[in-house]
Amino acid sequence: MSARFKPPTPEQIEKSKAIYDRQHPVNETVDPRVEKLVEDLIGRVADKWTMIILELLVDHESLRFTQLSKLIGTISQKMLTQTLRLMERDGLITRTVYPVVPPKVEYRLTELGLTLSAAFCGVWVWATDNLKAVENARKRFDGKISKDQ
Amino acid sequence: MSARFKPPTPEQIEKSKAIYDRQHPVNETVDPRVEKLVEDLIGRVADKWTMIILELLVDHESLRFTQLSKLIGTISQKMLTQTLRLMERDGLITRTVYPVVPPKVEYRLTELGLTLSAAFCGVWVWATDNLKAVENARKRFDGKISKDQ
DNA sequence: AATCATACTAACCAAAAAGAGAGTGTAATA
DNA sequence: TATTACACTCTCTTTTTGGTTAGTATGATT
Repeated sequence: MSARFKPPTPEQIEKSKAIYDRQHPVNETVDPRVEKLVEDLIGRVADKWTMIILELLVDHESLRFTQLSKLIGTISQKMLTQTLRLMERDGLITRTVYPVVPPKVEYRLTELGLTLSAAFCGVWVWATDNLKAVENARKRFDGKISKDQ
Repeated sequence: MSARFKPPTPEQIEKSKAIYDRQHPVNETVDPRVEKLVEDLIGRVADKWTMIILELLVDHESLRFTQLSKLIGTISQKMLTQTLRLMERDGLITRTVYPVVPPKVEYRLTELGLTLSAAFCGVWVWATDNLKAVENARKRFDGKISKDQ
């Protein structure tokens, strides 16, 4: 009765083709290893604590375990060690142990860590620039939702 | 006996001062609201699925639910809807529903989404540039660890 | 002799996130 | 009449994550 049905043939076929093309890419020049690591790295690095520590080490050049702990304030020891270990493993920071009592361990950024924090600048800039825009979008969305119900 | 103990006064004081200064910042010009949202946004936006969807929509300009699902391959329906909703809420994508049977919903990037993906370029570039460096760092680290044990 | 400082590790537990699978509505099609 | 297509939602289970607490080593300090 109503004109609600849309015949499947015309653009569906287009879409199917498009999907097929994407699933059998020809001009995709990205090494999957690269893609995987990129995703992985971004996921890792975009972690809350990693970002904060990165920031702190950009500002301070060298910090000890408890200094970091106090500066961050809310992080648990477990998370701090864990994050530091992963950052060290990825080559973002160095960890130097001084054989003294009580123990002393210093963390500082590597070149890699420094360039990463620079690379993240774009996102920080975007976020600060578009703060209002995102807030507005959220308000609009939430308003619409509550009206819908 | 051994010279392992390091007197606490000289640089400890420096450090303490440094900590104090950081905890009572003077020249920190960042609005805490901004800071919070920036962290929040980065956390949200740096999410694995969000990034992938962003990428796909940069390439395709318009995709339907199942198209996205097939292109991504490994995402669950739940995660896909969830991520899409959040992206819509943040104003990164638009969602247009066509009142047909079977249902048809199209997702596309907004300006905001586009600029965000551009902002992320830096991180992608960094990740691709430093792929080898990170891999090597990991190998070195893992080697050291296993030797330690 | 007890305590402190530092930088952790290990064990345990709760909470949050993610995945799997079934179900929904409507109309066309086989 | 059963099945299919699409874009979901709901519920249940599993996995991951994060916090809490206790413990370790060692020499100096009280």
